Amino acid sequence: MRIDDEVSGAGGRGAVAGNRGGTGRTVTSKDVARVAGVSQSTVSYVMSGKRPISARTRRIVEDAIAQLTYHPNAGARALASQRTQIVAVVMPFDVGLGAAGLMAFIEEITLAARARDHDVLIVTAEEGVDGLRRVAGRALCDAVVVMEVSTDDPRAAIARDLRVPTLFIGFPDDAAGLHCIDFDFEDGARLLVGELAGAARVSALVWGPDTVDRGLNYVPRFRAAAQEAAAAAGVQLDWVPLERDRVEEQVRTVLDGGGQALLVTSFLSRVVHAVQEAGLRPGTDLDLVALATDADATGFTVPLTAVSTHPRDVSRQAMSWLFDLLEQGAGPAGVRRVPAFVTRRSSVRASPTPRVP
Amino acid sequence: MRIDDEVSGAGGRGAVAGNRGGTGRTVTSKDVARVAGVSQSTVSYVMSGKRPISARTRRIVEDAIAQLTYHPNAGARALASQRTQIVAVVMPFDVGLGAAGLMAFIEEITLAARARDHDVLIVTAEEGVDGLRRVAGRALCDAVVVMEVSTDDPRAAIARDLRVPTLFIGFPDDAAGLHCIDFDFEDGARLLVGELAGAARVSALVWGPDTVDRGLNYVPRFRAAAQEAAAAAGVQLDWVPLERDRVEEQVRTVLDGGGQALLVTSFLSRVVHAVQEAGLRPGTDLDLVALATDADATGFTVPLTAVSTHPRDVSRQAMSWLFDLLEQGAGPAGVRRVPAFVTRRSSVRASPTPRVP
DNA sequence: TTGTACGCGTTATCAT
DNA sequence: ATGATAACGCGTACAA
Repeated sequence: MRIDDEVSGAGGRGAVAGNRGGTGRTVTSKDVARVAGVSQSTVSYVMSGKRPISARTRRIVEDAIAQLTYHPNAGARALASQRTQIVAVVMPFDVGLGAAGLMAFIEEITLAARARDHDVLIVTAEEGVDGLRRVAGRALCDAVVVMEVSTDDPRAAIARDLRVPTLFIGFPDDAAGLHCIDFDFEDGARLLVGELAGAARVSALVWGPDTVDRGLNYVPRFRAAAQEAAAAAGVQLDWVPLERDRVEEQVRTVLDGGGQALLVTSFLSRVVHAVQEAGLRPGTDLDLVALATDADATGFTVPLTAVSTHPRDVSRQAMSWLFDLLEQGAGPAGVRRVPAFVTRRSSVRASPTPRVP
Repeated sequence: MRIDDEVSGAGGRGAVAGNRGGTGRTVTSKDVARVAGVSQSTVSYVMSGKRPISARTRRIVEDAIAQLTYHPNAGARALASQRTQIVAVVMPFDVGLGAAGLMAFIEEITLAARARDHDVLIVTAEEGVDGLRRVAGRALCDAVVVMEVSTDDPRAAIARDLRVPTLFIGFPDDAAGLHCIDFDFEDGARLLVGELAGAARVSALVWGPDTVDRGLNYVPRFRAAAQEAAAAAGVQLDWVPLERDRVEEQVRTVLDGGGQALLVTSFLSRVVHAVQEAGLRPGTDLDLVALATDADATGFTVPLTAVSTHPRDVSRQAMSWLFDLLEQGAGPAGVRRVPAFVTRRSSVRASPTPRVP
């Protein structure tokens, strides 16, 4: 029933178990207190630093903690403190496409969370609104990040009533009262069109029905901005949604139609290959710019001028905001955009006309 | 201080909050009990079903639960029951390469977990052994899944002393006392070599230093089995570790050397393209088999005969085993292999010699 | 600077 | 079939 009052073996060694639950009782702060010869609350205060502790006491307690390899019990802590130290992340619906970018996202989120002693809980998009209600209702987490928000996302509505701060990656139509952040697709569109502003006509090879049907908010956002920028620059913009099974065919059609300036947001590698198959070389025979990660943009024989979506930047900023909310209490709601940048590589021939301010 | 004893508004409606923590106290089982006019413990038993409840009482309680949109508090539940209903998953080190397969893995794991009312917590590989100690020590989870195990994985050693069942995806050198599961790379190797058994010489274009240096256990496993199978079939096996920056060059060298039978495990798309660039067509001019997901194997103009790693199968089996451990107490340790299958497509010319039993 | 004591919301063991 | 009530392990107001 009791743990040795004295030092028992070398700290942390001595466990003999075999992969079982229940090897020699779990160590509690009370055990630490006993070994250290202080009260349980002192142990607690040593760990939290929420009260001044004499250097001597602190040392004794910390030694005891090390000796017993004490770890605070997450459940008990959550119950007492009303803090789980957990951030829930709601996944996108259709992974598989952007798996690489998504993993970067998750990595970054986990990193940011761990940096502040938080853990990350995965919630599938399939759980929908119930998922949100569940993790919030059960007090499984202190905050939620929702990825891949659609224009009419039902999760937006209920987020307003959640007991935990919720951060959306992407902008639903009605973002009032919500905290939303996303890559600045509008600015990205403007920049890309700007790179091709020398052309009379630009073909935008973009997200097809697959994406559009999911109501992903950035498609219309990107489109509107692109159209506007094209109009302002006096270039004609052809909007060509790429269909999974017809990409090569569509590219050929555009090329046959005399397409000299391509703006690509989807199926990049297939588009580039199709262009090359047609005997054309970006940067030599035509201009091609893309919305793509740096890795993707540089993965071809011709490095592409591109606006990168920098998934890591978005997640970093998202987490930074989230922890602000967590620490300072939910600040004012609003929409935040992560700036876009072009990297000029060699897939555009003419140096573009200077950007209009 | 108290919640309405009577029905208050339409169940679940009426919250007015704005994204804040603290909107109208959290609902507890005590509240449910009061509204239902029963004792708190009855509410608990209604939820757990661990004691017979009269139909009448059950209805009343369930109504109250619905009305108040009650959710049990995870922390309190974990504290009292010693069960967190959470499975921790330790990520691979270097994502980015197999991001797609990895996401499939995670999806499947999450699905399986949710099917049994568990959640999934992400742990980065970078946390190493401390990560394991932390999630187990803090009682953050009931079980752990460790992905991408290396031959001399330090996490294997400490897993034996963990208070929670731990499942390894992959086989460390010393698997004694551990629960390990993985795709049957040995059998996969045998099958692939078997498909090429007609050839006098087979070039194995395989994992390069990137992978080998990480001590991934399946590389030597695959190699040994492939060598053995080749020897038995009387074919010479050239082992060619692909280097990230020299893949195309290496493929050309092999082809120039008269390579007529290729066994590919890495950089598949680059290898296939290099072959095609050389004017050769798999299934017509040479034989090519691969270790690849079905999606990858069918992503080329010539569908490839391949052994699929079926990440989803592995994770499903892993989770099934894990929950067995969780429910029936840690069963006997051991190593489990998920069977390999070839899918014959059109990248091999001759129908292969029948497989030796 | 430190100790005492209560409460967090459940589960589960006694009773009845 | 149901109701009290004692843990569960920690945080923190209140005392000293």
